[in-house]
Amino acid sequence: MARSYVTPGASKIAESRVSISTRNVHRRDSGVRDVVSATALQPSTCLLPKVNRIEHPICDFYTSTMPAPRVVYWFRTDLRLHDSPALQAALDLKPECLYPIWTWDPHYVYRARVGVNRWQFLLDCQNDLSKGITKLNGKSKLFVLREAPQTLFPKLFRSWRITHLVFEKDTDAYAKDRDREVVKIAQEAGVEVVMRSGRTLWDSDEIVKAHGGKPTMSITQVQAVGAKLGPIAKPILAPTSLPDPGDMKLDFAQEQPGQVPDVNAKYRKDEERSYDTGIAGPLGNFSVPTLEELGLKPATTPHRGGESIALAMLDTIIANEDYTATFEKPKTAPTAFEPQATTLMSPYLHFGAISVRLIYHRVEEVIKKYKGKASQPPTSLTGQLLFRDMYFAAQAALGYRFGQTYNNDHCRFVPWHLPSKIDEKTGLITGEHDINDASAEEMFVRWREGRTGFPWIDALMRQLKHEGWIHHLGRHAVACFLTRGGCYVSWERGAEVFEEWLVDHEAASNIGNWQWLSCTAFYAQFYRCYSPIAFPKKWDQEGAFVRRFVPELRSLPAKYIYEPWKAPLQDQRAAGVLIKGKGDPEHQQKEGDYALYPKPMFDFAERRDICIQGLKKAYRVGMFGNHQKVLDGTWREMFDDDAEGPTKGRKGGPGGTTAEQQADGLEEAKDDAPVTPKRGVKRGPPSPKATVSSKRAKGQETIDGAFKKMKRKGKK
DNA sequence: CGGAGAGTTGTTAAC
DNA sequence: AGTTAACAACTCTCC
Repeated sequence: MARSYVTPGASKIAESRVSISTRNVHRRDSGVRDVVSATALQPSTCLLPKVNRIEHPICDFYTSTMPAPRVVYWFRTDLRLHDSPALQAALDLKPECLYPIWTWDPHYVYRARVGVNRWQFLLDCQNDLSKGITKLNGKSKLFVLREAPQTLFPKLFRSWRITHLVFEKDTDAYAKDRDREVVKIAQEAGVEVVMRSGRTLWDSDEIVKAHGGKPTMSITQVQAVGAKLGPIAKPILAPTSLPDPGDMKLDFAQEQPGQVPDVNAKYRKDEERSYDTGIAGPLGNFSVPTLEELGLKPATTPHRGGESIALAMLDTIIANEDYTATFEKPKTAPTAFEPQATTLMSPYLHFGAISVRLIYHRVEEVIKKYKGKASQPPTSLTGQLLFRDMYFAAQAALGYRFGQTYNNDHCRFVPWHLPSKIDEKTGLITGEHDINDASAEEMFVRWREGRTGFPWIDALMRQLKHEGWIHHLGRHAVACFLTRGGCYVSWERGAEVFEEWLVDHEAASNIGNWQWLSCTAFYAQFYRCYSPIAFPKKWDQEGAFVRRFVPELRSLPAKYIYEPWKAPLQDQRAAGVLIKGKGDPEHQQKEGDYALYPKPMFDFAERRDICIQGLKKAYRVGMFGNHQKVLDGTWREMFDDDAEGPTKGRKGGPGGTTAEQQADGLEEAKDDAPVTPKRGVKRGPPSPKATVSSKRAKGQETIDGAFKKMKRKGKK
């Protein structure tokens, strides 16, 4: 439930302020919030119940002698002015002054994986928001303060004589930790914190609470819990005016962060100067930083951020009523580009440049006109938003554990290649991985760089790297290929690459979808495996998408476009390309006049069979990330040597990592020598006899059976 | 016209 | 929001 944090030392004041917050909560929960202007609700008419004043006459004393609120509105994941419950709450305080600020958090600059395209999108959103603020008040804008909130706020509160800190609730694991710390700092400074949920359809914490404290693992669970919580709040109009900011003296020193480690160093061409020019930046005016200030290379994405672009895009989508009302995700082409087949609202949602509830209600209005002819969740547009809430609530319930297999009771344990290293003190993944198999590492790198030799996969990965966005089903294809449908590499590796490159990277959705595609959570039908040949053929017979993103293959006849290695040499020559090598960028990319495109890095059918056998085994073993054997490294006992992945021997490291070479390594080798083929030796497809058991893992049979029965029923 | 054979569509089961 | 093979049932083409 939305609530405000109050200063313990100011209980009388706190009481009156609690009622401010409670009033807002009632207004929201009763579903009659509707559109409220910034000044519509006057404190004198509806704020404090009369009884409060009679019983606590001292309140009047305090409220009349208290300085008028001086409010910091802290923008984070809500770079917009429309439909912001938190901004509304700030304005409801009727502040004397309002400082719209962004804190330039070194965690984001140096520690989180943020590629240059997402930087660009963020700066676009900030610039657009800043302009929007200035339109409402010529003296105001988005003031970017170059320091971590944890160290900045104590100084800022004092210097700017702040009484309130207001922000939208963030449910990401790191953000929760940061905000807990900031709330404590505010309490110590006597600053009241007002936090409002606004990022999702429903408050994710309330979803979790109403779901018995458990993560939501299916769309029907979200719908059931959502029904309990009541209707999705109607959007609030953007304010028509904003208070002035107060004085902004900086009579304190800036604390500069350490720049090491800088996980984004590879994107910088120059020195990173975010913090060198002081808290107010190079011009001393709290400007939105530039890519140059960050020392970053230019962005390559064609997608541009900002609330105004987002609202215009939404208008265009809604104007196409057929598209809006009959949208079915599985029927949108992942091969479509210019324009793409889906809405591309996701990056704007990520930065809060558009409100998810605005999209929801505008789509619902169109759907009403279509009566029975509109599409339904989960495939409809609103269904996509429900999935988003599902992942947010799952993350809210599990915290950091959601983002990893280790110690995650909702993530199935599979002995993937390249597992995450674990910090055994914190129980969290370190961001590094264990290269337990050189050939798996090579597969991973070739996948990441778009040179697997499968044009469909390579085209998608190149689009991802260059443009920062690919279609949802394209993400399915590359994610399945890296994990359970090809490379048998940990989903955590893929999630890291998406985190770095996607302009719409949303931790909750990214993690959730990687678990979905790797069949470790949310989804279990691992034999439903995307073919890098058959799947794109269904959508794009001519291969226009591949020709666009893999120009080496531009002139290849359509019949070879998804499997160029089958093209006779003379056809290859006629198309100006030779299919050979590994596409290693270290080596020449041309041979004479011919472009080079790599041979496929494996036989897909063979790898698919190996992966399915591996998943079958993992499902039969049935361990989750919190299993004692996963935690203590004895998980290997459960996997025989037929299983794909680092399963040799009896002992491993925690969470699927390779055990350090210790004395018992010798013993292991002895035990397994007679039956174990050498690691790295290419294996053929397993013979049916070699299969441990052909019995299908329980769950799967029933899920698929039930699905088919449902489908039949639906047809009748 | 009838029938062989090729080609298409739809269903199912299995991975 | 998977792929494939097998098979039945059907259409189409040709002689």
